[in-house]
Amino acid sequence: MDLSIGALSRQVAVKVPTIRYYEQIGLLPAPPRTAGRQRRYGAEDVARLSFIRHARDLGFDVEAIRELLSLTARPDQPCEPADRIVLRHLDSVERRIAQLTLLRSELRHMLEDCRHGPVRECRIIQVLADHDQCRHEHGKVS
Amino acid sequence: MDLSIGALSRQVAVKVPTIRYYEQIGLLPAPPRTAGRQRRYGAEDVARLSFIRHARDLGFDVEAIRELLSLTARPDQPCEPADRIVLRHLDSVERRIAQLTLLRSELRHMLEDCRHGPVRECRIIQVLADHDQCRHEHGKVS
DNA sequence: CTACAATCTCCAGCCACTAGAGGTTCAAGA
DNA sequence: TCTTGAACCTCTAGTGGCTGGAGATTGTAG
Repeated sequence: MDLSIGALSRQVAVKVPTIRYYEQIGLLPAPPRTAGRQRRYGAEDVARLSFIRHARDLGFDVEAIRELLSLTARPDQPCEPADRIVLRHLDSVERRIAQLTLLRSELRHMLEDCRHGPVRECRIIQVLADHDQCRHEHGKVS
Repeated sequence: MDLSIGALSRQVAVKVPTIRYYEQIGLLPAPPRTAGRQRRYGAEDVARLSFIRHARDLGFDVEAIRELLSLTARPDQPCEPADRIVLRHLDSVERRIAQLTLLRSELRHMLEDCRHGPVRECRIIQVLADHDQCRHEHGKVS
């Protein structure tokens, strides 16, 4: 176990610049270097980076991952904080799904209403120009 | 009709810096100015900015809005391009909903499995540390 | 020993804003 | 007419989470 950054990248499926970025923001510790200043990683780095990648895949932001990682360093403490972090994230995912579901129905209605004539008669354009014609209100989607 | 940027902002519910930003990126035309170089807007600007805001609320990106706006300038042309833009957006919304729905179920399972003991035994942490323990595969969520 | 792939650092760009500094102008009230 | 202060101006930098490129250096296989 003495991986170059490229080998680590292939092993964990995280791009090389992303690994350097994680080091820069303090998610990954700065590894030892060769005489020529190239990074060399060990098994712990593989585990930590995998953890980070899985958490990112699940949509956790860097701050949440930082907190989750700090929990793994204290295995005797209760895991409620982890619970809270996941719950918070689940909440935001659910809110996002609700928004997007509303959005989807608006978009579908727009497509249904479209008469496929000239732009002048296009309901899509009309709805955008005068929002009150649309069926539902909804918040910003970001 | 001769609105200051602040009046336009209140009328359309778009923040002042955002209006200037839209001008900068060419979504809004540069309006006439007073002798003291302050912007003054007319009814056309209200309509155009409303259009932009509604489209943004529906999650269209700036490029799509640019295309939609250019269609409104040619009311005799067919509206198929608008159709295509909406369809493309609907597609991406649906893909996003599918991703997030998968994600939601993963997060729910994580919470169900949590034993509320010490971190050492926490399934949440374990799943993150060793992703193969999780029930489903899923793509990146962004 | 020579290629050349991989690595290094540093900087810029992505999206769609948002915030702040530091200065100027407008409009209402005295 | 003058004063005040809210609103406006430009310019720059920051957000999150990377991603890509330039130009220089290092590691390694043949």
